Parts: sequence; C-alpha cells; structure tokens
Amino acid sequence: MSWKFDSVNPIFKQIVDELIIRIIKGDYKKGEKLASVRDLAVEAGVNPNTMQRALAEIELTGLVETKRGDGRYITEDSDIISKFKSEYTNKNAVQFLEKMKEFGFTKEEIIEYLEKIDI
Amino acid sequence: MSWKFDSVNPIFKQIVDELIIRIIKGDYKKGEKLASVRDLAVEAGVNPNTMQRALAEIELTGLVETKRGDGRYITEDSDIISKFKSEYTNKNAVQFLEKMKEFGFTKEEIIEYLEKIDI
Amino acid sequence: MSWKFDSVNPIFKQIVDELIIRIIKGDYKKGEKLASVRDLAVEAGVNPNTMQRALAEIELTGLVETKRGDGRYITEDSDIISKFKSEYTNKNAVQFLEKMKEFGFTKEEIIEYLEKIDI
Amino acid sequence: MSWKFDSVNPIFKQIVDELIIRIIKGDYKKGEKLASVRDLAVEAGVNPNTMQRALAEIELTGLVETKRGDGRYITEDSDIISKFKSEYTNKNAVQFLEKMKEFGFTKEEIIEYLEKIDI
DNA sequence: GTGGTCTAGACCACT
DNA sequence: GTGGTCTAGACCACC
Repeated sequence: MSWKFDSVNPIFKQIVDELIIRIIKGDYKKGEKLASVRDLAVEAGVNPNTMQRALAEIELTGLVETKRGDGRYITEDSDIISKFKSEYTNKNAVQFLEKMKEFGFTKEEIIEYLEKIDI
Repeated sequence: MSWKFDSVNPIFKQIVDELIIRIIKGDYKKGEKLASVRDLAVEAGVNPNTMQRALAEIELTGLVETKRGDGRYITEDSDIISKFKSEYTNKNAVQFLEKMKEFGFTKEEIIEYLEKIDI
Repeated sequence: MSWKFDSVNPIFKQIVDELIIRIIKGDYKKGEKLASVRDLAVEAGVNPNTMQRALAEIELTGLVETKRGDGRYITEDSDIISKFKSEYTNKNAVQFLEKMKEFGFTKEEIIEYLEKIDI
Repeated sequence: MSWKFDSVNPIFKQIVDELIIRIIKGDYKKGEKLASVRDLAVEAGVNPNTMQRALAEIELTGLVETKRGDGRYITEDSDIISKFKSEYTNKNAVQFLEKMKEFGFTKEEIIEYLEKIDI
C-alpha cells in the first residue's frame, strides 16, 4: 500500500483519515494486528513520532485498540465500524448538499448534475 | 450579514470562501463597491491585516477588482462569475463522488442516498 | 506559581491536571489570556513541545480556547467551568466511596473516619 | 472471580491492587494457598510474565509468602493484613480530603456532600 | 509575536 | 519487541 501526502494538511491527520478509510473499506479486517509504529512509519516515509501521534489520535475513535507492550489491533466490534461508516458518509452527503444549495441549486438539479458526471 | 469562523481553517481563507459564495449567490451585485478594508474588518470582527490578506487573495480570482485610490469593486464581467460558479460546483461534485466511491458506493446508490436526505 | 512533577505520571498529563485545578479554583480567571507556550514551558521547566501537548490536550475540555496567531484564553463560558468542577468533585467522591465500600466500610463509618482526620 | 483491566494503568499493578483488595476483604483467607502462576495467568487472561511480576511485587508487601518448591501462600500474620488495611484506607481518605480542599471545600461541606451521594 | 507540525534521537515501562 | 514520553531544534502559517 502506498502513502501520498498533500502539503496543506498535517501529515498525521492525513494518516488518520487514510487509516479510517482503509478500515471502513475493509482493507484492514476487524481484529487484525497492525504493523508496529516504527514499521508503519517506515512504510509511510514519516518520522515514528508522527505515526505515533496519528495512531494515538485514531485510538480516540474506538476503531483501533492498543494492547500495551504487544501492539495495536483493529477493533473486533463491527458495530463501531459500521456506525462510523454511516456517520462519515452521511456527514459528507449533507455537507455536499448544503454547499450546493447555498449556490442556489435544488436537490433535483444536483442529482441531475451528478448523473452527467462521468466518473 | 453575520460572520462565523471555525477554529480549524485559516480565518482569511474562510473569509475568501464566504465572499466568493456571496458574489456567486448574488448577495453582492456585479459592479457593486465593497466597504473599506477597515469597515469590513470591523464587520467581520477580525484584524484589518487578516481582512486585507483575504481581499488580496480574492483579487487573484478576478471576482474583485481594485481601483487605485478609489476602492474595491465586484467585477462587471458576468462571465467570470458564472465560470467561477460552474468550476466551484463541479469541483465539489467530483470530490464528493470520488470520496463516496472510495467507500464502495456506486453512483446509483449515492443518488438514491441523496434522495432520502431531507434537507 | 510553582510546578512540581512526580516521576510516575506523564509530565504533560500532570500539567493538564494542574491547569484544570487552577482554572476551577479560580487562579486563572475566565477570559484571561494565558502566557505563550514558550513562556509557560520555561516557567514549568519543560520542553516547549511538552507544554504544547498539554495545552492541546486541555483544549479538548473546552476550558481553554485558542485564537490562531494570537494566544490562548480561558473560556468565557462559566457554565463549562462550573460543570467541570462539579463533575470532577463528584467523580472523586464516588470513586472514594466505592473504594472504601470495597473494603467493607459503611458510609457512616467512612464519615466518622473522615471526621477524625486532622487536616 | 473475574478480572477486568483498564488500559491506562499497568496491568501488573492492577493485578497487585486487586489481590490486595481480595486479601483485605477476606476473599483469600490467611494461610490459603494461591494457584500457580500459570493458572492465575490463565484465569486473569494475561501473560504469565505479567502475573509473575505482579506476584513478585505483592511479595514485597508481606501479604504473600513464597515457600520454595511448594507455592505461594497468603500470610498467616493477621497483624500485617490489618495494618495494611488501615494504611491503605488512611491513605485513600487523606488523599481524598486534600484533593477536595484544593477545590475550596471545607471538611464539613465534604461530609455533607458525601451524605447526599446515593451509593 | 503566536500556535502548530515535523524530524531526530533518546529513554522508559510493559509484555 | 511493543507503545509512550520527552528533549532538542527547526520550519511554517497565521495574526
């Protein structure tokens, strides 16, 4: 897996977002053990401290759990994952709709617009 | 008009975005004269330097023009405004679609999802 | 004001706790501006990064707010402070009672015991 | 008996505390033989090394004694147990009072407060 | 000037 | 070996 970072957002935050997406998408299975901080840092090409901070941050979401002196694991609780997924997608959709409405589009126009996009 | 700023994004950038939206929505008419930097700063409750930077930034878009010794005016060129509007909305839409696809949704599912949202 | 740290708990956590107590006790008034990260770090005899982390942590409580490029301020919202105070004291009291009950004391015995302590 | 560990304090320390409480409460009778390190480790769901360390630690208190080639026993000396109990409770009470005083409560207020708590 | 982030390298406690 | 903390020093964006 590859890591690319833009230069406007904090790296540690980009790592958090990327990890969340990977978990939600199922790239990381529930209960799976993560690589060590040092290894992940090497893989992502960042300082171990930066990776450490990202991992500490994602811990707050409940998606990842730490076992002291052992390692980090994706949560076994699939409820948390699915809840997180629906929250995340819903937030995206609502934000998008609100932004577009602010520009004067109706929902019908927005949907019509999306259908035209070739992606 | 009221100004509210979140604490994660740069204030000057939030001002730029807000101004762009107001112009696109037509709150500020084309050719209209803007208030002075100082007055705008007071209205928004920010440091004049910050407002100054926001205005300098938005000038680069062409939506606002400076007449030396006179003041700042919304552009008369409605092409720029409409072009900007379509660019902005298209960027939003594509970004939204890409994000959702990353989560495994098809375009049909996304549209169906949007139709359910009551907004 | 003096800072003393024990060697078992993380320094940044001790700083957070100390700051919370100072705010709750009223040593720092609401709306008051805090010294800069660097100055506080010197005062506490720790690395600026450590102080930075402590301040970032306490921000999550809502007791302190950051104004970008300006500085940090104790919240104006006295509700947050008083709510935090009652939560904190209640947590302490309940934890204490539960611990003592686990040892077989009744509430009457605990209170009697406290009255004897000369403090 | 069940074992639950929080993730902030060292597991071995949580085990020590739990064992002390069980002895003081009388769950483990004086002179009683403890299960083997391995069995205790299985029961608590921890690594044998961790249980080993916890037992070595609690040995220092005198509450548990090792008979070489035989096993570990709760001390026969009830003085040690009761002395430990009073030390432990006193420490708790004093720490609690000091914390609350730091928040501006008088001893009378603290006691009044405790009486209101329904536990 | 302010806060925020990142790297580098060290040390510690826990399993 | 693991995660967690701390120091040191640099650089950046923002006000």
